[in-house]
Amino acid sequence: MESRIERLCTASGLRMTHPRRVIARVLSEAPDHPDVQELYQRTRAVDPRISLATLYRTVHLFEQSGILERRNLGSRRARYEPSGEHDHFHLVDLDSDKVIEFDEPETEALMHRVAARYGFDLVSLRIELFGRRTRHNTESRKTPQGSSSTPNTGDQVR
Amino acid sequence: MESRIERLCTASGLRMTHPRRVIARVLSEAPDHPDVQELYQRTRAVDPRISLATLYRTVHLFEQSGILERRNLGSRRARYEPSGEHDHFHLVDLDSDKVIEFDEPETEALMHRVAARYGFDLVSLRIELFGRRTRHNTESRKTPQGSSSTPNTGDQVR
DNA sequence: TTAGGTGCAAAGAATTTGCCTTTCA
DNA sequence: TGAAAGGCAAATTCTTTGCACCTAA
Repeated sequence: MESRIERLCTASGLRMTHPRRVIARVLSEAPDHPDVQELYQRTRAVDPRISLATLYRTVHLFEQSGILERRNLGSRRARYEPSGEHDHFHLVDLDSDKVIEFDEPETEALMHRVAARYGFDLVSLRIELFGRRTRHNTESRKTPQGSSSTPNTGDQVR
Repeated sequence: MESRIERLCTASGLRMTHPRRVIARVLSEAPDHPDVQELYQRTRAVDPRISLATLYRTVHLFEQSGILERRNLGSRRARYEPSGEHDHFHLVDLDSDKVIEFDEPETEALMHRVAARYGFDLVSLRIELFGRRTRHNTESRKTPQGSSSTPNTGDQVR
């Protein structure tokens, strides 16, 4: 069955090879912001013949076709996510590397005005917050508290 | 004569060697957001015996001492700037890589509230705008228009 | 005098590329 | 079938590190 990203690929007129289909599927199923190594593990799990070079090439291709977006989010490696239906920003948990996405349409509009003030047309903007879960007096909390025990590459919250 | 950054170094109790003094001076005089290669050229111009390894080590040291801040600003290489007297954000001219700094204290406060909403204490935040100079009907403009002809590493506007 | 810093060259990590083989349309 | 894509390994780019020699305090 065709994955969401695979549909975007064919819509963009990309030649759909086997590796691209696998990568598209892995990306479609990713709930997080994986880096290339992480994607490599996941594609290998599906088909170990797919090489790292192909992964890099494909991810670039998808990026240039506007299907994927590259993020840095504080780490050295680039991380990827499907291009937004809507714009959003990122809040990174420094203890677990998990990423929470959030909207701020007003802020976005404001940033367009800031750019305009300096004589610029805004092409893109990044807002990245880095923080740690509040350790408060009591145990009460607003957001469900993830088991922030394993500081690793992936993230889940969305 | 002692540079501003050199004073910060001694204030932090760092051992002031010759290479560190030169690097501190180069950083003090930088009006832009240079990357390590750029800093290397500038220190070599002062004293060609200073090695790239020392530059990396020094820049790390300064960063950990809170004297410098590392930025990415869209490029692969890390770029550095003296730690802020005040917080600010960056607007990058995509055609020239020049960087304009701007304040948005209200936005910053808002981002603290956003983080709090998710149960986080905000440690740091980045707001980076990427844009191009507005090409308008007439020639009138608000900001002085830099000769955005040479797309290179450095930037100047502040 | 000696702990800490430096230079040099080699090692690492992340990513890109050359080249020959394979595959999709 | 032919142009585009993939695999593999080597090359690049940016950054870090081991080690023997130097230098600031």
